[in-house]
Amino acid sequence: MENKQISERVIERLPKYYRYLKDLCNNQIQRVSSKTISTALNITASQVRQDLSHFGGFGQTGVGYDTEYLKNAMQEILGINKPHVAIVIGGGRIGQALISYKGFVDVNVFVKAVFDIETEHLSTVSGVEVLNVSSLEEYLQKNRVDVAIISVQKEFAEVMAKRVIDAGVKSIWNFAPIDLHFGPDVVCENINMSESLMRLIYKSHF
Amino acid sequence: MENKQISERVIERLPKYYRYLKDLCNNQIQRVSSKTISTALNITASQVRQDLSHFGGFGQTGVGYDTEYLKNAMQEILGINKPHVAIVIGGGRIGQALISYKGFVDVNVFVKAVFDIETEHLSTVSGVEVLNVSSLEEYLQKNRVDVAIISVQKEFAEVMAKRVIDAGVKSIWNFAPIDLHFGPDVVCENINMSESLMRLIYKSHF
DNA sequence: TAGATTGTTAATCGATTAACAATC
DNA sequence: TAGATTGTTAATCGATTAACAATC
Repeated sequence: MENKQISERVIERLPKYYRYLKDLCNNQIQRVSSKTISTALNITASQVRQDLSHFGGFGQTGVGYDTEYLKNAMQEILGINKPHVAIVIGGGRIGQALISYKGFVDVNVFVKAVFDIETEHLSTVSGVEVLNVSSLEEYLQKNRVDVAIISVQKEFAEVMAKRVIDAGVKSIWNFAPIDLHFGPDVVCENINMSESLMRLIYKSHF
Repeated sequence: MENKQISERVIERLPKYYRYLKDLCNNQIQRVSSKTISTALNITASQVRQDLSHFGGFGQTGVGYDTEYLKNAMQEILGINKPHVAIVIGGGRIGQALISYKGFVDVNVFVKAVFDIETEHLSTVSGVEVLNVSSLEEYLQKNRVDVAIISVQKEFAEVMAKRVIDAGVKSIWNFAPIDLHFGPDVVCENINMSESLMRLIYKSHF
C-alpha cells in the first residue's frame, strides 16, 4: 500500500493516534490540533506532524485536523477498515481468554476457530469452531485466514507458526514467551508478557 | 540500585539477554561471545557489549563471557533474584488466565490474591486468595504487595490503579487497553494487546 | 606466539525537536 | 487583519555501529 519505509517508532504510535481520535469522535469533538494530540499522548507536536506527514497532509494550516476525517484516515492506514479473519492455535488459559476477547471487534478482527491437541476440555464460544490441530492444514486450505494467533507453550510455538506459514498465513500474533522472526513476507508481533514483567521489576528498583 | 540513566532501548533488551543466557545454561554451555549472543538475538555484537558495559565488565578479553556468571548478573540487574508479591485486580478472562500463568515462577513473582466486584464466579487457584474489591485497601494495609496487575475494563483501569498507588503500591502491570502514566515514583508497563494487533495488521499490508 | 574477543572511544546514522514560511 | 496552526526543512540529540588498544 504505502511504499515509503516507515520506522518501527512511528508504527508504534499509529494505534495511539487512532485510539485518541476515536475518543474525540465519541465525544463529538470535531477539530483537534497537533498540540492537543501531543499533550494527550505525552509526545511533542512536532512529532505528531512529522508522523502524520508520512502518510499525507490531513490537516488544514491555521485550523488543525478534522477528527472524523483523520480517524477514518488512520483506520485506512492501519488497515482495520477491512475485516480480518483469525484463528487461535492453543486453547490453554491464554487461548481461551483470547477467543472471548472483546477488543477484536474494535479492530475488525474475527476469530473463526481455535485449534488444540485436546478439544474436549474447550468451552465453546459462539461463532468460534473448536478443532483438533490435526485438521489445521485442511482447514487452512478451505478457509481464508489472515492472522494466526499462537498461544501454545514456547516449545511448540515455532513449529506451529511454521505450519500455518507453510499453509499460506502471512501474519503471526505470538503470545508464547519466545521471539519469533520469519522471512520478509511474513509479519509477526510478539506479546511477551514475561519480558514485560521483567522490565517492570527492573524499573521498580530505583 | 544502578544510578546511571539506562535508556528504554537498552531496558527492552535486558530480558532477552537473560532468557538466552538461561537457555545456554540449561544446555550446559559455559562460554559465549558477544558475537554469538548478537546472532541469536538479531542485533550486533557491538550493541551487546555496549549494553552490558552499562552495568559492568562481565567478560574476559579474548575469551568471552561465562554464561552462568552473566546469567546470575542479569538476574540481579533485573531484580528477579528476589521474590516479588503480586495481586490481580479484575477476575475476568484475562485476570483468570493470569492467576494460573506459569511464567510468573521464572521471574520470581507470586500472585497472592485476585480482586473482583463479584467473587462468586471466580474459580480458585491454589495459593491465590479470592477477594472483593471492597477489601482492597484493607488487604494492602496488612500485606506487602510489590506489583498490582490491572486486568479490568479500560473504564476502571485508571481508578483502580490510583487506589492501589494511594495504598502504597509502586509497580503497575496494566492489561487494560489504555496507556497509564504516573508520577516519577510509580513504574508501569502496559501490555496493550489491541495496539499490538493494529500494528500487526498495519505491517501485513506490504 | 597468533587468534580471539573484550570494553571503550570515535564515527555514523536515524529519530526527535525546533524553526518558519505558507495560509486559513 | 491578527492569531493559530499546518507541513516541511534544518538543527539537535541520542542510539547504533565501527574501530582498536588491551589482553587472555
